Amino acid sequence: MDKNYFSLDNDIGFLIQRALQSVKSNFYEKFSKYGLTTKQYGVLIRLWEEDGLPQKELGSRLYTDGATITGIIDRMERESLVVRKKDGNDRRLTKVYLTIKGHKLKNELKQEIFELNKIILEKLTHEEVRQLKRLIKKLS
Amino acid sequence: MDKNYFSLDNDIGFLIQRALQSVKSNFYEKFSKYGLTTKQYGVLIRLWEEDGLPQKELGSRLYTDGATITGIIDRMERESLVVRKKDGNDRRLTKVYLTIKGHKLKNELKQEIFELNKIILEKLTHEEVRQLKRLIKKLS
DNA sequence: CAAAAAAATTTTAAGTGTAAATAATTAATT
DNA sequence: AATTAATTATTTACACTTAAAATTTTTTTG
Repeated sequence: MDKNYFSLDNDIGFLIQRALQSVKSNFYEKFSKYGLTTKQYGVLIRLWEEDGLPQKELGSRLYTDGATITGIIDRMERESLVVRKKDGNDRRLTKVYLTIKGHKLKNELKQEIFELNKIILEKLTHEEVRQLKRLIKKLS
Repeated sequence: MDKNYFSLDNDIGFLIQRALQSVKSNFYEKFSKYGLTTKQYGVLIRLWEEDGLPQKELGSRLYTDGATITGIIDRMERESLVVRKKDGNDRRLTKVYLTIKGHKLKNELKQEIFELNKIILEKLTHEEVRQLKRLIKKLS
């Protein structure tokens, strides 16, 4: 019964890392033609929910560090997906707004997302998906 | 029944990403004092299992791209954890060997790993851990 | 009110990830 | 045997991640 603490193939971190790699790779197969990264896609979703969020708040809602958000918004601004505007009342805040281009993507992407989810989750039953989501949330 | 395809908070990729972030953060709380990254820790485990693996093979066993391995071994060599040696028969191959320092870490880390696993998995029952591992493997 | 503390953003540095191009070596084929 | 093809490793370029330091703008507080 010599327990092997160094078994990578049954290590939860290692398994999660692999699963993420796989899910991301599915994403990029579908979304590379839009030039979007997974995180940029997250920014779009949050802004479709509520436009004009301050960067800090955007970061919180994506569980992403402020320094990371800076870079992501830089690149999305370069691609004309969003624009930055200083808040009038509190000039420490930089609010992020969708451009027309950023708005329009919402309808284009709807079908893609539907198909992506199908591809990723078809390996599991509905009940398994429900369980997996429940358990993985407990780790966070 | 207007299904919302853009719900990030129930998106499997988003959930996995968050869980990985959390697990990694647990890792770094324990392992930053050793100067090890998660991937470097993976390299060590693979070499403890079998020393002298070619870089390519090491990459395969860690599901990691050749270009990424090059950088990781560069940094581990700089830290004197491993050394590179060209294969005598096939000079395209670069084999990676543990140094004394790399060998010695094995015993030091045993207790840390045990505790890390406890911290990460204590949020779940044994049965839930088993289920989670089973389901997450199906996504890869 | 003026000085100190707090908050949001940016910058820098180091590690990791992928894709694409290059170099070196070995294998295969005509 | 000589050319072509395949394999391994490296490099480059770009995106993302974290931590720490620096900047700008409020807020707090003495």
